[in-house]
Amino acid sequence: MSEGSFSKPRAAKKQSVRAVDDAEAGGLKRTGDKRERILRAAVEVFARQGFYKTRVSEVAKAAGVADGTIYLYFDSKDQLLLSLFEDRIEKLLTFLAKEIAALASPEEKLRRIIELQLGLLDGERELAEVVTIIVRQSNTLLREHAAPKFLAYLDAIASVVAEGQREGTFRSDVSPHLVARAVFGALDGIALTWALGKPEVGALKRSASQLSALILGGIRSSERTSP
Amino acid sequence: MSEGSFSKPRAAKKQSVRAVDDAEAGGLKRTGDKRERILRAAVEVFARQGFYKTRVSEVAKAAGVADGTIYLYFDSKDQLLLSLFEDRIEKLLTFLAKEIAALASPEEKLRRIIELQLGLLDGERELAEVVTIIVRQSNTLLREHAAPKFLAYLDAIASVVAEGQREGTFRSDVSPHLVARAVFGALDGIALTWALGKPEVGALKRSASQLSALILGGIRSSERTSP
Amino acid sequence: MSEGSFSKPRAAKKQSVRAVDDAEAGGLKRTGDKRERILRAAVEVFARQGFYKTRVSEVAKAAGVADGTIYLYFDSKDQLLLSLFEDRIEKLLTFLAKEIAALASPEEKLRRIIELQLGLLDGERELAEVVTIIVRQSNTLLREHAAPKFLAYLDAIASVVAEGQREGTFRSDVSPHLVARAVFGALDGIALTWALGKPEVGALKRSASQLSALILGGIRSSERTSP
Amino acid sequence: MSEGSFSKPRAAKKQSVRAVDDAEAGGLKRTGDKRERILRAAVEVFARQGFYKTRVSEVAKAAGVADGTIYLYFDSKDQLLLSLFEDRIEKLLTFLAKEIAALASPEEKLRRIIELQLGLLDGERELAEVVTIIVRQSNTLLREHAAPKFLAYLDAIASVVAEGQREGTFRSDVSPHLVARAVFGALDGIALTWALGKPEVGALKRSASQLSALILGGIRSSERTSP
DNA sequence: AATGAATGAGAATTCATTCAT
DNA sequence: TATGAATGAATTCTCATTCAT
Repeated sequence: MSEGSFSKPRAAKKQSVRAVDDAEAGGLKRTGDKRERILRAAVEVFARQGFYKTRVSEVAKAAGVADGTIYLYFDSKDQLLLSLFEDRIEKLLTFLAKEIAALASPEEKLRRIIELQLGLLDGERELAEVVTIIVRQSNTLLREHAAPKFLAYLDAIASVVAEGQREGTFRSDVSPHLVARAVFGALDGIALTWALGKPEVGALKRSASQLSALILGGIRSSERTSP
Repeated sequence: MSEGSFSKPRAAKKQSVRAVDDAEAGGLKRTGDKRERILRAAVEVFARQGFYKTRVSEVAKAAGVADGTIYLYFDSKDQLLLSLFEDRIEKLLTFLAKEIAALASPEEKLRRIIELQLGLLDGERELAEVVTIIVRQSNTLLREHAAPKFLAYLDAIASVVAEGQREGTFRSDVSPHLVARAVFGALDGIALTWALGKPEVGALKRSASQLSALILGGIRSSERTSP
Repeated sequence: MSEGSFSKPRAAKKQSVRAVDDAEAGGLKRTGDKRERILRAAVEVFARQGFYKTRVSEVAKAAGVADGTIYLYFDSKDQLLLSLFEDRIEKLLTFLAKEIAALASPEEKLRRIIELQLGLLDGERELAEVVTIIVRQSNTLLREHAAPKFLAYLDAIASVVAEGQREGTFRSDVSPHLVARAVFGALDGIALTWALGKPEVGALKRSASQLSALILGGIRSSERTSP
Repeated sequence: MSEGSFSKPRAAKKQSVRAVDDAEAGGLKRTGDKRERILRAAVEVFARQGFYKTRVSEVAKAAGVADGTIYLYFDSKDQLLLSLFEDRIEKLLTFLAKEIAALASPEEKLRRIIELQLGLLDGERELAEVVTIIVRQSNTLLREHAAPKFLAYLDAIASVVAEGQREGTFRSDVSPHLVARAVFGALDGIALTWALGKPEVGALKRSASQLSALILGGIRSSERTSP
């Protein structure tokens, strides 16, 4: 279920001039700007047209830079996608950790995760978009490069499930990882069909609460539901 | 979340030489063979390498035909993918209807759907593969061409949910379509991560039963679980 | 001004089964039929679409035979064009000779030639078409293969001019061959622009008489025009 | 007599990078160079091998650019031919207008047109070549795209004829447009046969004067020739 | 002889990537 | 750094020709 080997760049002689984000570095902050602008443009265009149907020049145009400029920040189109994914999922994980830490019960946490992945948390929609979108673009990328980070995200969900199981709130006859995958899949599926249809503003929010009920209903240990 | 516009076939000038399957016809069974052979090769190769990373010549080779032969049966590479999807999901729907009709309770039906989509029903793995694989290859395909068929599949699941709700077996505070989407997503997610790792034979089967428990647990109306 | 080397047939192993027309042979006369049918179809389709834009299969369809059948009568698409040209110009020359012989004055003869090439002589339009059309299709064909026959046609015209010059009817300060070429070109040009516009039935006929006047005016020796 | 439908450029998405000729601009004269270089190479190669027998890569090589570069300036091979025609015939018309304006009598003008089309005017041979060559390459081009420009050229000739008729120098019983077509055809025919044989330097010049005599003889009003 | 499905060489075109400015 | 014109490898698709039936 994957794309075999990634296309070899004709000559990877020139590593990204700035692989790391020296963005916050004081001074001009011009360059960090540009890398970010390109990434932002990339999410948007990849989301709309798909990775393969998107030309590098289209990303450049959307970012307001010259085609060649993209290669000053990323080694190849493939690397751009990969960087995009890594950069964003990193932030997603960080954000998730912070959000989750503040909450007491596993139920609350799971609910929050659902909201987060559905892009319902204010100002963080882009983070959500990337997971849902990018995962669909290149299985190889996922398999060969991004899987670890992706699995870390799943792990974060699984931890919450395991926590609930230890507490006795969640049923113990299901594998936390399985739940994590199923939850991710369900969320992804919702986002997908939502995207396939015409986006109704309220709909996604409504879906989120129903989905929470459904998932929590499914995972809640029965002792608790039948007092 | 889509790939812009799909290239329109130059107007089906050359309609598939043998669109119909006179396969079951006794005797030589020469005809229809080739179209089917190409489709089968295509699933396999697309699944392994992804649609975009697959060269038409690779499909041809896998099918044991000349490159040009593919164009006798399909108008373009895009059309090949589309035909693949339509052909298979059609069969999946037919098969699903038959399987489902034989079962009494909505619970049983949902369980069966889960097994079917996970490719656990004997000899029907290919049907399952296509949905899971193809849906990931081209969002445009999905959005612009295959969505109706795909939605028909979701509808089939939703109907079972609605039936359960009418019966009182399933909780009524969730939209059947939402459930259908979530179920599809969950199954798809399982299949994906299963595919991303190294396929353990028993694992998927085990996942299926846990997933059934989880989903049925989530959807079952609480009156029933708490007597 | 030509197309260099003609494309080599992948394997000319199989010479035309019936290169010669055994058409008139009594009996079934089936085969001669077919060759002729193909030739006729070819003129028509080449005329409409041009040699290069015409698929062999289109000629086959127009002729009501299978694609492969064409190769039983002609070695290649190029050969088909060549045969077409040779066959028709041969007939044109024969026809011309007969028509011309019956006429007394060079003037009359020239007039007849004009009518003939413009396709105005009853039932012989096709002969005319071929010269005008085919000459435009492939300069190489013309240069390397058909030129001799084409030149024979020009020669026929030149002879009439020379005859007029000997008689004193035509001016002697121009080369008969030059006249022949110019006359051919003028006729061809008329036919071309006529074809470029929307064919008005009467127009070509009217053109023919004006053209005769013009050409004869140009070539007539002045002693004769100024009494 | 034409090649069916010409393929439409995918919508000029990439307009010629440098459509305009800033060639005359002093300094490096780097720009504009390339488009012109490609056009020049194209005339030469198309003339030698014919449009259909010429590979885009051959034009590229002759122009000393990469294959892809051609597509920066022209949308397709067909468009290249079209641009070539339009560009050149435009110049031919301009040049013709200037030449003609300087001459007093219609006779002189016609003579000049003959010389021009035969490529006898110094340094303007290329202009002449294009008309003669290109017109033969693609009837469709002519019919569907270039006809208007081509007809403008014929109109220019026709005007001179009409002028002569008004003056009484030329006979009035022939349509100026017919004459224009015939003259064009005659010139074209001469050029063709001249090209078919082995180019003798003096021959074309000699032909031109004979042709002038012939044509002027044909068109001159008889009152004038017979005092 | 006739058929037409199959073949596969060949060609136009695209687009990621480079590099001179 | 930034640019974007130029590059040319790679890929889809076409169509003349073959050949098993």
